[in-house]
Amino acid sequence: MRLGEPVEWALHCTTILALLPDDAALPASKLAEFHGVPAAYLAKALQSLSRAGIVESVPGRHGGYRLGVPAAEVTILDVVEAVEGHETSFRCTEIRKRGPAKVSPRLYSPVCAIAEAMYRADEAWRAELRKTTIADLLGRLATTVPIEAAVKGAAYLQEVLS
Amino acid sequence: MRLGEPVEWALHCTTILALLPDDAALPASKLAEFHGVPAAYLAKALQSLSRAGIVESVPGRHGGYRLGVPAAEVTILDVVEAVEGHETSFRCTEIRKRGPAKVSPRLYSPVCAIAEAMYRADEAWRAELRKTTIADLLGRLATTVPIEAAVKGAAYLQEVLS
DNA sequence: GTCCCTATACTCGGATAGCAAGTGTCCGAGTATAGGCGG
DNA sequence: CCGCCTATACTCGGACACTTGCTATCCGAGTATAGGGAC
Repeated sequence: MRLGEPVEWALHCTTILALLPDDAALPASKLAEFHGVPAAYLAKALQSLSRAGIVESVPGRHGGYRLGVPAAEVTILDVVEAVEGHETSFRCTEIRKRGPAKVSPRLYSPVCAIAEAMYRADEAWRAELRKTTIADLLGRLATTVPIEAAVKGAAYLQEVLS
Repeated sequence: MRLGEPVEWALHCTTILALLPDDAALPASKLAEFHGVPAAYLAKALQSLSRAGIVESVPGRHGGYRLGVPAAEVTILDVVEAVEGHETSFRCTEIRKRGPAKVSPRLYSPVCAIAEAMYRADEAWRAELRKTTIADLLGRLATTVPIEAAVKGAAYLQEVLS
C-alpha cells in the first residue's frame, strides 16, 4: 500500500498557502521552487486541490493559488482525499461468491467479515487524519521548523509576493 | 492508495486453512479453484505467507499448505503485511530540507509535523487490523456465511482431502 | 508373503512477460497588467 | 493631464509520453506415493 508523492507536496503547499496574507496568491511555479519539486507535476496536485475547493486559483498576471477555506476548517484528510481520491484502500471483489461453494447471491450477507474488518481499519485511518487541521499544523510549525529556515522562507515569500 | 488483490485472497485462504484438520494440507491449485482466482498468481501470495511463517508448505504428492501458527495467534495485520510488505503508506521525502529555505540538515527536527500526523494515522490503521485474529473471523463465519454455502464448501473440502 | 527399489505424479518455488497506474512533461486558453495613443 | 485601447506577459488547465510496480504465467527442483520385482 503506497501513497503517491503528490500527497506530501499537497500537504506542504497547503501549509505554506495558509501562511500568506489573505489577498495574496502564490503561483504553482514558486511553490515548486520553494519545495524543490517538478513544477509541471505539482500543478496536477494543485488542480486537484482547486477542484475540491481547498484552494482557489487566481488567473492572470499576479495570479496563483490561495487558500479557499479557513485553515482551521481544512483537515489533513480533506487534502489527502482531494489528491488520492475517496476510494477505500481495500477493495472487496466478492470472491466468496465464486467457486464451487457459491450459492444464490441473495443468500449472502451484505459484506463479508473480512471486508468488514478491513473497512473498519480504513475508517480508523481516516478518523485519525480528520483529527488534525491545517491550522493545527501551523501551530506545530513554530516548534518544529528551525528558526533559521523560517527566516529564509519568510524572506523568499516577501520577495516573490512583492 | 490501493491494496493489491492478493491481500483479499490471502485473508480468505488463511481462513479456509484454519478450518482444516490439523494434519491436512490443501494445495494452492485447490485454494484457487475454491475462490475462483488464477492459481499461478495466488501461489505468489501463499509463498509470501509461507515466508512469514503464517502458513507452512508441505511438499510432495499429498502436499499443500496448512496453518503454521494457531489461528488465534494470527492477526489480520500479520497476513496483510506478509503480502504487502511492512512499509508505511506515507513516505516522507523530506522536501522541507530542499529549496531556498533550506538550512544545515542538523538543525531540523527528526520528523516534520506532517509526517508525524501521517505516521500516526498509519499506526491507527495497523492497530485496528491487529485487533482481529483469524480465530475471530472463524467465529463470525458462523453468522455471516449462508448455511447452504457452508455445506457445499465442506463437501468440496471433504472430497479434495480424501 | 515381505522388503526394497524404481519410476511416477504431484507439489512448491523462483524466474520470466504483459499491462495498468503513477510519474513527468508539454502546449493552448484565459486574464490582469503595463504601456501607448487619442482626446 | 486623463481616460481608453491594445499588446503583452504571466497564470492556470487539460492533453500527451515514459517509468515503475502490480498482474499474470510458465517451467524447473524436490518429495511422498504406488507399483513391480527380488528374496
